[in-house]
Order: sequence, then structure tokens, then C-alpha cells
Amino acid sequence: MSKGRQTRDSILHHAATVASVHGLEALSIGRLAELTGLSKSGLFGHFGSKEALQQAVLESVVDDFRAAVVVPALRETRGSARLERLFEGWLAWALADRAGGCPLLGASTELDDRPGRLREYLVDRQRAWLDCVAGAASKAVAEGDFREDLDVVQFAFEFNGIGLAFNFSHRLLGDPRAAGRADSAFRALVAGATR
Amino acid sequence: MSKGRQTRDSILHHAATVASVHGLEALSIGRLAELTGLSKSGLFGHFGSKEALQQAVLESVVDDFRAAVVVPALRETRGSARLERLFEGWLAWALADRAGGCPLLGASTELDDRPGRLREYLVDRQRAWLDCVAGAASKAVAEGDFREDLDVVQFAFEFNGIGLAFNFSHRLLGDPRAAGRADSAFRALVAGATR
DNA sequence: GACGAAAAAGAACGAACGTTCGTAAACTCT
DNA sequence: AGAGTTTACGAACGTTCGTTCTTTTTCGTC
Repeated sequence: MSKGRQTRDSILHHAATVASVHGLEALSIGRLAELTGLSKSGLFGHFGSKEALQQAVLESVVDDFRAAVVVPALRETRGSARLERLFEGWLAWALADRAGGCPLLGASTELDDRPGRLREYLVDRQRAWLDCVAGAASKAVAEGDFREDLDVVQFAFEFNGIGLAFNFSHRLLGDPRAAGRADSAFRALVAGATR
Repeated sequence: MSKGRQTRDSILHHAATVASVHGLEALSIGRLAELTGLSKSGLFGHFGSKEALQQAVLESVVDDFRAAVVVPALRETRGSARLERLFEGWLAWALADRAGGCPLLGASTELDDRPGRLREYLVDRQRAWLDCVAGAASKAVAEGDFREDLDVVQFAFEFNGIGLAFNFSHRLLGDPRAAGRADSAFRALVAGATR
């Protein structure tokens, strides 16, 4: 890997940490420069604009998410087992050792009313994520794990809600039972899809 | 009402609009000043600091929420009817005519990793909100609408998740079926609590 | 209508913001 | 080792930021 890529990756790593706590908009070239030991202009040159930096951070985090959650689940046997793997993977990702919470969830409420390239990219990726969940549920139906008349999009909607509720209770309220609550909710969701 | 309170309320109204789109941190004295037709220093004098302004905005929105959602529901007959009222009220609040989404949800992810007075206040209010839902569920159990062994805190957790999922699908993804999805999820939740 | 208080304006501050530019250093490859 | 290209620096730009003063205007009350 060239020197440039190396530096760029280091910048993105620090940026993702900052963004997990303060959000994408709070990323500042100057602060990020002293965090990485670069000059403002030196750091700036890697991206060309602040928005491009934010985009790069977002893409980098999305790639990590895919590698940490989606790819391992796709290696699991299709059916309800894969869905369980998706859920556990998501929970582990949300609990991962960061300075703050999942940057994608943060960006989702940060960008949800702000048109632009960033938002479009994020919307696309989040749709893909929900499609992934719905697709897995669909496979579970085909495998006979779930009932024939299950609304898989509705399933993905509620699946997502459990994740969001977990994030809310865990990160904001600091509820130590949040993971257990999420687990119970997921089991109830699966039970409702099974019978 | 004195002239001062009047101006202050006007400022808070504009501030809540801005915060609904860009978040609490993005509130800027200068921008808010030209939005309200005041000078920076004139506006500043009403609060004394930016953080005090943010706090005032938060309190103002919380008061609106209570008046629009909680109070009307408490006038409803206790039991599952009141819960339905809470849910509908929440949905209507989230769909209300604002520039952006609900400022309290925005603040919840904006502040969830940032210690301080603002966060503490918000956590307190959100806990109270979940307690309110759990309390209503508890009443529904006592009334015989819900089954005896229902975990009302878990109920509130999932109730909250449905709201968050709605906000996500509606505001970020722009899904026109979001409200219907939320409604189906709520009915499923109630059905699970009933039998 | 005068008087004290409250509200708003105006000017200024130091700091941080994103960005541009020209130049120097470091790396990559033959 | 030398040529060519990345990579990084340092200085400066025009703005905007929150905040602090002092001064002026407006309000509520007797």
C-alpha cells in the first residue's frame, strides 16, 4: 500500500472515531489534522473538500459494517439461522469498542432532513441493509422456517426497530438490560413469523 | 405576557425549527438572530450562553410534546385505549408540520455520547416517557385488557422501537408506507400483550 | 410625562472554520 | 542514483463562531 493510502486510512480511522461521538458535521479539518499529526492543508489534500471527507468516512464505515456483519451472515446456512446471525452480528457491531455509537445510526438521524450526496448514499446503503434482512427472511420462508404468508418487508421494519430501540436504551439511557430486551424482542418477532 | 417573553418565545420557535433539521449543535446565534430580526447581542442577552439556549429549546419542545401527546392520552380511559391514544399521538407528533423531524429524536442520537447538562435533561425526559408508556401498559393489565404476566417495561421498549423504526423509514428512506408499517407493528405488539 | 428597568443594538474580541496557493520534502520507479 | 510524482507543509484568505462590552431605545408604572 502506498504511503498516501496509508495516511488516508489513518485519517479515516480517526475521523470515524470522532464521527461516532460528535457526528459527521462536527468533523473539522483542523482538529482532525492535529489528531493525526498532519497539517491542515496536508490532510485537506487527501480529499479536496470537507464533504468528500465525510463521504469517504461514510464509505469506510459501510465497508467495515459489511465485512463485520453481512458477509459472515451470508456464510451461515440460509433460513432462520442466517437471520439470527444477522441480528447477533448487528448487536455485536453496535456494541463494538468505539468512542461513541454506530456512526451509521448517527448519520441516519443527522442526514435525514438534509438533501445532498451524503444523504443519497446513506439512504441507498440503508435500503440495501433492509433489503438484506427482508431477503434473508424470504429465504427463511422458502426453507419452511417461517410461515408462507409472512410479510418480509414488515419483518425487516420491525427487525430494524428492535435495533434502533436497543441503541436508544443502551447508548442514551444507559440501560444495562438493553441487550436482553433486544434479544427478547427478536425472539418474539421470530416466534410471530414462525407459527 | 411581557415583551421579553414574547421575543424569547419567538426565538425558541425559530430555534426549534432549525434544530429539527440541523440539530441542536448547529444552532448558531448569528443565524438565529437574522432569522428573528434581532441583533446577535440582543438575542444572546435572552439566554446568556449557547448551551442555555439549547437547553431552553429542548425544554420548550418537551413541553410541546407533553401538551400534544401525553396530556390528551391521560384524558382517555385507562387501559389499552389509552395506549392506543399514546401511539396515535406519538405518530401524529412525529408527522407534524415541521421543517425537519422530531427534535427530541434528533437530540437523542446527537447527545447520546456527549456528557453534560443537556444530555442529563434529555435522558431524564426520555426515561419519563418510557415510564409513561410502561405505566399505561400496567394500567391495561390491571384493567384486564392485557395478560397478567406481561412485562410492561419490555412492552415500552418495543413500543419505542416501533416509533424509531417509523421515524427511520419515513424521514430517512421516505417510505410512504411507513405509517402503515408502524400501525401493523403496533397492532402485533398489542395482540401479543393481549392473549 | 417622568423615571427606573428591561430589551435591543452596535462594535469589537480572539478563535476556529474550510479553502487556496506556492514550495519543500519524501517517496516510487527505472 | 536520478527523474518524476506524490505527499506534506506553512502561510494566508475571508467568514463565521460565541461572547463581552458600552450605549441607545423601548417598555411598564406611578
